[in-house]
This record gives sequence, C-alpha cells and structure tokens, in this order.
Amino acid sequence: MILKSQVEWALHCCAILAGLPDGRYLSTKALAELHGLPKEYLSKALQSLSQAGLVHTTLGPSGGYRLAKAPAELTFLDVVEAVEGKGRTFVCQNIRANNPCRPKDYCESGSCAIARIMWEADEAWRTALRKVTFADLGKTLEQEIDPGIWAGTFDWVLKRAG
Amino acid sequence: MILKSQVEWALHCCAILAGLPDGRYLSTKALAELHGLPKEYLSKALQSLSQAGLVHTTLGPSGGYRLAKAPAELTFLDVVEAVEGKGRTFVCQNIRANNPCRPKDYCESGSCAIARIMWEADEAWRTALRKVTFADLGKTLEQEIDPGIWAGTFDWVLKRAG
DNA sequence: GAATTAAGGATACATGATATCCCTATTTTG
DNA sequence: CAAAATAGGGATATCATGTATCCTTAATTC
Repeated sequence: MILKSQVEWALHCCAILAGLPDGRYLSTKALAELHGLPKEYLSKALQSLSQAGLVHTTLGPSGGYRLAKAPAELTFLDVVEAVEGKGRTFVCQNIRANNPCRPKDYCESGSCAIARIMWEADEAWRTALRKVTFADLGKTLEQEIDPGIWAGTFDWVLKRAG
Repeated sequence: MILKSQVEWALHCCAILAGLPDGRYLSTKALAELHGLPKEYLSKALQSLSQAGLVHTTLGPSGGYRLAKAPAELTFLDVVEAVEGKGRTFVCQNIRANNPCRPKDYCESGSCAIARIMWEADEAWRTALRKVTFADLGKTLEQEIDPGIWAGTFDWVLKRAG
C-alpha cells in the first residue's frame, strides 16, 4: 500500500503555489521544470486539485494555477484526498457472512469489528494530515532551506508567474 | 491506496486462531472454508504470518496453524505489517533535488519537510493499529456476535482442529 | 490572427494484486 | 510400512492500477 507519486508532486506544487503573490498564476510547464517532472502527467495531478476546488486556474499565456484559498486554510489531507480519493484505505468484504455456521440470509446487526478498528486507524492517519496546513509548511521550509536557494527559487518562480 | 484483501483475510484468521484452545492447530483448508476464501491463495497470506513469526505451524494430518504468542501480545499492526510489509506508505522521491536553481551536486542537509509530515501521519496510523490486540478484539466479538452463531462456529472449529 | 494555456480523451506500458496449479518434504493415521 | 494430509514454495496466468505520452478542443492573452 503506497501512495501514488502524484501525491508527492501535488504537495510540492501546492507548497510553491502557497508562496506565490496574490493574483499571480504559475503554469504546469513551470511547475514541471521546477520539479523535474513530466509535464503532461503532472497535468493530471493538477487537474485533480482543480476538480477538488483546491486551486483556481486561468487559460491563455500567463495562465496557470494559484491556490483557491489561503495557505493556512489548505491542509495536507485536502491535497492527499484530491489525488488519492476520499475512500478508506481498508475495504471490508464482509467475509464473516461466508461463515457456514450462519443461518441462510442471516442479516448482520452492525459493522464488522475488524473493519471498525481498521477504519479508526485510517481516521487517525487523516486526522494527522488534517492538522498540517501549507502555512505551517511554509514556516518550516523557510527555517530549513538554504537562504540562497530559497531566494533564487522565489525569483525563478516570479519570473515565470503570469 | 487500498490495503490488499489478504490483510482482511489474515486478520479474520488470527481472530479465529486466537480463540483456539492451547496446543490445537487449524488448517488452511478449514480457515478457507470458514471464510469462503480460495484455499491456495489464502495459504500465501498465512505463509506471510508464518515468516513473520506470528504463528506456529505443524505438518501432516491434524496439522495447521496456531498463534505463536498470546492474543494479548499480538497486535493488528503485527498482522498488517506481516502481509503488507513494514515499508512506509509514502515514498519520498526527493524531487526537490531537481530544482534547477540549486548548485550542481548540492548536498541536502536533512530530510524533506513534506516527507516528514507524511511519515508522521503514517506513524499515527501504525500507532493506532499497535494499540489493538486480538484479546481486545475477542472481547468485542463476544459482546457483539449472536451467541448461537458464536457457539456454533466454536464447535465447527474445534471439530476440525488437530 | 497567432501563441499559450488548462482540460480531457485515447493509448501504451510496467507493475503489482489476485488466483490457480503443481511439486516437495514432513508428519500423523491406519 | 503405506497412505493421506499438511505447510511451503515455485511457476504461471489474469486483471486492475499506476505511470507516461500523444493529441484535440476551448478559452485567453498579446
């Protein structure tokens, strides 16, 4: 069970978009070059973000993407669910219903206890992702990244932002 | 990102083995019939449990599987990791290294902040699974399951346990 | 009107999950 | 001792999914 690489790509793209000045847009082409990713395929991940309403887009030259809300309002869970879907990581096939000791057409009273435990763990994972916003991430990056590279990247992005 | 169905199968099998009297064994054939699963393929999941040291096996007629330790010592995480592996659910490809603004052969100081956040969420998931043992599950099942089916299944298992 | 962009459909390929079959060594049963 | 049953594991087939590329369309900017 491994998350798609598109999740990683989308998270890094949102991290860049979170640093973009208000009203500016950054294109798929620029995001792909900045991260060394295939442009056409990265586009699919960005489309997922767009369909989930996390980013706003404009067409034409100087078009591209920007966040649809403030970085402090966008969580890691938003991005992960936009790309991976909102379905649970554990699917209950209700195999207890195959028990030959049960009467035919026996109707289950409640959900399977094993499934409930797995779903609670799933929810713990989502809760951890919901706690972290892209404002939090921005502060961490600013503390950790080499100041020269940070400034250089910012300039690089601004030069390509429409 | 969905867990393999083998995880569900292994969890249900361990729940049954946890209720087995000391020194008795239950075969793949019986476990497959009880859950309505393909015997040969279920066998692969049980082999994973065996390789992880979670169950003990014996050969020959009246052979099969029993838990290698007390139900209170066996956690959901043990079983999930035996089947799915211990690798993290998020893999960092370190795409920040592709940033064209970086000097050639720039050496990263630490791990990527995005990866760290994803790994913390992964750890929250594992912590939730580590908290639940098969002794806990047994109590829950005893409370929830129809007493007749519970007793009938117990008899069914005992009749087939070597 | 020309260039650029997001959106999305179609396709190809690799990988992994699911499933079955078969063989071997070991152990209990008769 | 012989036969039956078992776990273990290798080989193979099938299907779903992730990854990647190509192409078309509509909208927008210059």
